[in-house]
Amino acid sequence: MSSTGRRANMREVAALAGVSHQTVSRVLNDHASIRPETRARVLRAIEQVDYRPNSAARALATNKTQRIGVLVDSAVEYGPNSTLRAIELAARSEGYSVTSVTVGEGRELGPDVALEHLLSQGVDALCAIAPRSSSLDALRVHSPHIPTLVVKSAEDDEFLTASVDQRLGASMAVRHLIALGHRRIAHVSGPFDWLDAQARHAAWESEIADAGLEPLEVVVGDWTADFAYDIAADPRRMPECTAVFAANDQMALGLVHGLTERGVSVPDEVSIVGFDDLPESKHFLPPLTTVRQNFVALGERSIAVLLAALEGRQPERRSVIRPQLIVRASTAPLVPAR
Amino acid sequence: MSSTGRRANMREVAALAGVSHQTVSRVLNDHASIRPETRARVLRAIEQVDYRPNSAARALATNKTQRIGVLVDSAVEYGPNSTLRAIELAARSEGYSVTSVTVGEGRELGPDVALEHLLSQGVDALCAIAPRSSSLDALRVHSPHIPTLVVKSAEDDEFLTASVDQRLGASMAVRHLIALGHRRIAHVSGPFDWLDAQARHAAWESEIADAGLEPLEVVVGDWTADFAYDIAADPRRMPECTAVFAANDQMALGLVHGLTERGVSVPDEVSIVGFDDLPESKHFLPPLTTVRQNFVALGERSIAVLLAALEGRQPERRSVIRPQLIVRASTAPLVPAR
DNA sequence: GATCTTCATGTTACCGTTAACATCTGTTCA
DNA sequence: TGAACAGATGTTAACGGTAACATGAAGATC
Repeated sequence: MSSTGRRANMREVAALAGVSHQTVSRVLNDHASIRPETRARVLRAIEQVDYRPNSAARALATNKTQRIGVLVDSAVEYGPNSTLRAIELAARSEGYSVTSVTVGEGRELGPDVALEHLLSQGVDALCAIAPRSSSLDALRVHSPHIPTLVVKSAEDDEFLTASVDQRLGASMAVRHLIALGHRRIAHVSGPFDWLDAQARHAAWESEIADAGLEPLEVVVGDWTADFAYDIAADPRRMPECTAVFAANDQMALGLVHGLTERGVSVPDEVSIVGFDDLPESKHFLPPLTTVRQNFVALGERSIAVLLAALEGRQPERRSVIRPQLIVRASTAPLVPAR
Repeated sequence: MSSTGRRANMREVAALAGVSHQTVSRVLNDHASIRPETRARVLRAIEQVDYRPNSAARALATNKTQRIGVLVDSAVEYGPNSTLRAIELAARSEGYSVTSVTVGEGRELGPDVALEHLLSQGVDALCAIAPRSSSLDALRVHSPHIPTLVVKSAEDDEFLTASVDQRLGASMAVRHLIALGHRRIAHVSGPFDWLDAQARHAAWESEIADAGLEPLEVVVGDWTADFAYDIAADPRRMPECTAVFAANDQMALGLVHGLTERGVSVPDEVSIVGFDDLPESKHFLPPLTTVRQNFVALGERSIAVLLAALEGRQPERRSVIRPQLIVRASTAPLVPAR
């Protein structure tokens, strides 16, 4: 411990070890050609004064912050949040840290302010999770000259992308319902300014068309169980159907609640599929059939891609992960009407 | 735009505005005694070259990073995650950014490594959310000489604290069950190394004692619905009771699922109270009686306290927020046995 | 044995800010 | 009228690292 209140810096360590500060720097950065004995002496000195490199100074000298900025739309939702955690974990294991900014539900702060905040903090790379179009627009306008990855399925010629294949996931859900014999399959989507909502809706639409089924009108929700509950509880607002593909598990839950309340049985009269596979979905009554996304893999992939870009290697421009259909008890074969 | 690929720095702005770089710095930091005309000229130059201050250089010079490090145990859970989001939001509106590290479920990385990561990143203050004792221990051992706030109810003479009153919340839940006439009230707790689990358990225990009821054996869970489901589905593992206070909503959900599956009706035969009030809990079947925590207020309070400490004002050492009991349909008056 | 490498290390400059002190120009007041 | 002072700005030196180049000693090569 140094007697002064301040933390020790590299020069003090060097003095203690009887070398130049540059030698200390070399030890710290694993440069070749350091005598083992010197290295040991330096390490001992570092230990002695409890030295810790100053990241600001290093950032200033190298022009690298070892920090990744993440822009999240609405991180309270399970999916975005899990992705963020996974990214944070993967980043840390690569020596990067993560600063995240959530662009709010309310009118708190728009995506451009949020982005500005990240950029002014200084980050080496950017990542946008679960983006709404507005976030994407903000990115395009500011067009930061650092590696930028957007978590979305559709290809993009401006940004790197990584994602769980949203269209495939939605297709799996809808095909499952079709295979059970359903012909009137409704969709409760998320708000269309969410890219994921767009993708899931598009997949539903095209699967219905491919199967030659009647396209029902889409119900555009807001991701919340509350909304879906209101819809389901009111026969006039609910499309006449025997199956519903809900764009997330929360809305699926709300549907079940609303339907059950007015005496419509799930899955006997209406089958419901969700999307996300919340840890709780397995214990809903009935346990929910849904689409599981591997967020951990997504996070690792995202970081791998960004790192490749940062290190000047050729990054995979588009990285897609397969989702998985989890069949539980909220879906059942269509029983011929009355 | 500058013609070189590099970002403009303060000296280039100064040259363009025909002043010294120090004057630019003064404009940026709102120093007094700058002629309005000079300020305008500087601002114009800043605009022209799209100048953005380098935060690393500033951090180096001021020894302040404007960054708060947050250590989270298991941020996938709704509570910790909501708290983190709220803190991030509050911090940003005060000009701070947040770097968070989640210390994992698995053996990924222990709290000391996580803490080390944060400290070596350089943060002005620390905050620990939903801590397990191990995280607290790590904090005590490293004892960082920066303002540190722990989100927990119990007072602490080493760290600042802020929290939703866990004991009060749990008491409200248990008293609600007592008021409904229940006398055999079980508790499914979280793992005891979680401070919140300890607090909720202690409150249950003392309410039971105060009411002169028989203390049933506590079931120690792991916060997951899966665990609670297994307990509830097996009559031999489930304490004989007419009401259960579950330490979080997920476990409450699992209980309902397990009980329902073996033909025990909630709330007719067994009442269940949870803790957290997930957005979904309202739509569980039956809608869940639970305790709501105001995470937004918690986040704001935490940041306010840390800021006070950072600015040398006297921070409130312990800050407590009242929880709220939300009564729904998973609890009902005890009907006299057979 | 002189020269050329290579290894191990030291010296100096620079990254882009802010802090501390210096300077210069008017005003105010005795 | 000149000293004291305040207002507006400039100059120089940190902050704590890394990069680039310099240096001296030991071994290799002819």
